[in-house]
Amino acid sequence: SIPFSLLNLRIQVGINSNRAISLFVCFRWEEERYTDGVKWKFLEHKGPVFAPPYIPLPDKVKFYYDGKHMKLSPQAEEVATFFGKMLDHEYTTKDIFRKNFFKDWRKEMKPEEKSTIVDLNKCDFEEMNQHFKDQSEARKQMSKEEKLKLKEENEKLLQEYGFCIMDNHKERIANFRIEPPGLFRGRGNHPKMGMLKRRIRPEDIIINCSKDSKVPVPPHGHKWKTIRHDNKVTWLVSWTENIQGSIKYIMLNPSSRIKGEKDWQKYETARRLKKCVDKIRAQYREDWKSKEMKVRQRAVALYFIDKLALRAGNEKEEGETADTVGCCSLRVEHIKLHTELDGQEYMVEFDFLGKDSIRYYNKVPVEKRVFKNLQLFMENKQPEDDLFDRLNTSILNKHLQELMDGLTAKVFRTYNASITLQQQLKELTNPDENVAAKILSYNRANRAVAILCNHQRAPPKTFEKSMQNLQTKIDAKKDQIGMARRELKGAKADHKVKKDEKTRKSVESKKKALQRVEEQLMKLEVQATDREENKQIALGTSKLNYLDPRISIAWCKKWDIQTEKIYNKTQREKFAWAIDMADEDYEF
DNA sequence: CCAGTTACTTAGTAGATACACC
DNA sequence: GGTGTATCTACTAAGTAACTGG
Repeated sequence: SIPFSLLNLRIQVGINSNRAISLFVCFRWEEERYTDGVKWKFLEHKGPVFAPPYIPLPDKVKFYYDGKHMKLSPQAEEVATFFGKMLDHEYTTKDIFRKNFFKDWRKEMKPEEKSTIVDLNKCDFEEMNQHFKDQSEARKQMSKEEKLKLKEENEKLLQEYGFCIMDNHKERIANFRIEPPGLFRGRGNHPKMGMLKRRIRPEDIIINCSKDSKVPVPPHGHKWKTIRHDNKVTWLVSWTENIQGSIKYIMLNPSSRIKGEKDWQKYETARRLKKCVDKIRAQYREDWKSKEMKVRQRAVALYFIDKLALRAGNEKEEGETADTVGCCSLRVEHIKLHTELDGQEYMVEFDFLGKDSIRYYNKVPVEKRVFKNLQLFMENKQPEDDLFDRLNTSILNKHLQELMDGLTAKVFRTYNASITLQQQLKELTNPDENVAAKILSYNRANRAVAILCNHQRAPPKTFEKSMQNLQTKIDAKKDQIGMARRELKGAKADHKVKKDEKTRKSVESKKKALQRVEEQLMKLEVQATDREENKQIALGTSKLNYLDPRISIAWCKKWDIQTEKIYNKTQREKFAWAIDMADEDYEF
């Protein structure tokens, strides 16, 4: 096995033969795997970085209750600042947020404060809010030297705490800072929004590292909760968060061996699905006719997961989280059946909130048999009843496991996303077009996947304006082209008369100038199309989590496009394994 | 089969930074 | 050189899925 650092060195010194590199890299990525779930043999790190302690407000920043100034105790004041900071945010207008915040805030108050402050509506956080605005303004106005100093301090912290040693490799840690205290910002209609996320102390922290490593030292006067040496897990640090009682972890960066290998494995599983997906599809179609209700439900759910790339849909504890669903947890109220709609037969209209409370809305034609089954599943049910009442993710995944080793519901999403990218790239790439146009095609292929997976984003606040600006530029460019054309024409006429070297050269240069502006216009127009089509669609999520990077690398190699054009630095680091592995004939 | 626990991936967004343009 | 905008990064919430023990 070859240490990662050595591999880096070889690449940095610039060995250009692809073959040499991939031979080399095979060793790294196909380095011996541990058995029995062992993830590492040696792990050493410096532990987490804690949130900076609370700095009390200067005396001039006042809090008013019912119009009267009130000096808050430090604990109460800290929690108050969390709210004060957020005054401009929509959250602070929401009843649940306000209610949860107030309840938790009161818990931090001294008895006198508690007896005085009984109504949030009488609290005036305005000066706090202004104070923090001033602070952030001051930060922006800092001198170059001050900014540089801050940057250097940050870098020092990163160098000290941001890396660990795992089995001979120095690896980057993803999140070495402990989450600071604040108000919980759940997504969508979350019943716990506004609750106080408490400050994490060393006494809450579990450290995981190897026995023979230098164990991280807790801050002076403190102790860790526990120190573990569990090499069957990948995390370095964990603690239990107080809102949902779930565990939070510090883990490695996506560029690390441990994450890279797992990612690679994920796509290999999806490729194995590719080999047997036809059989599985035939099977679930057969199961639509099953005598057993459970089997039919399983088969229809799987059909949705496969066709629409829906998530599995685990059960959730009611009242603990926002009301969102996936495939197995769909309720009757989330679909409408139309025997005929938009001129098509057997249409299903989906409308539900999925992960992160992102709305999934889609009208899809389905097979008659699926339609009839859905009617059957919905019979005698209330809107709030489960559509698939005999099914859950555990049943579904057990079934899938029997169809293929390692198969679970989410593999379908990975498989369908990657295969779609590959198909779309084949279809959309025009060999005759230039690089900019090819990249537009790439983005369009990427977009097709994002649409399939329903990856949305809030349209940028400045979208309309930036679109307008781009249009202005396009118009200006068109004027320029007109001008360049006229100049070329003039030069040509001149040359016709004079027929000398000077005028010939002038024609040449005018030609080039015209070509240049025409290309610039092309680029701008492509950019405009791309941006318009991308308004509400987030490409990043699929690019990072669903698309086998080897497909993209192969595409780049095939069309002689630099990897940098489609992957930025972080993405190239994450996909280092693929960049090293894939050649232009790679097929998913 | 069920509920509870744990570990890990996937997700959108806020704020920082880089970049283009005047 | 300053400003507005696009892009990147960090952050952390919200999923999936395995496992455990009754």
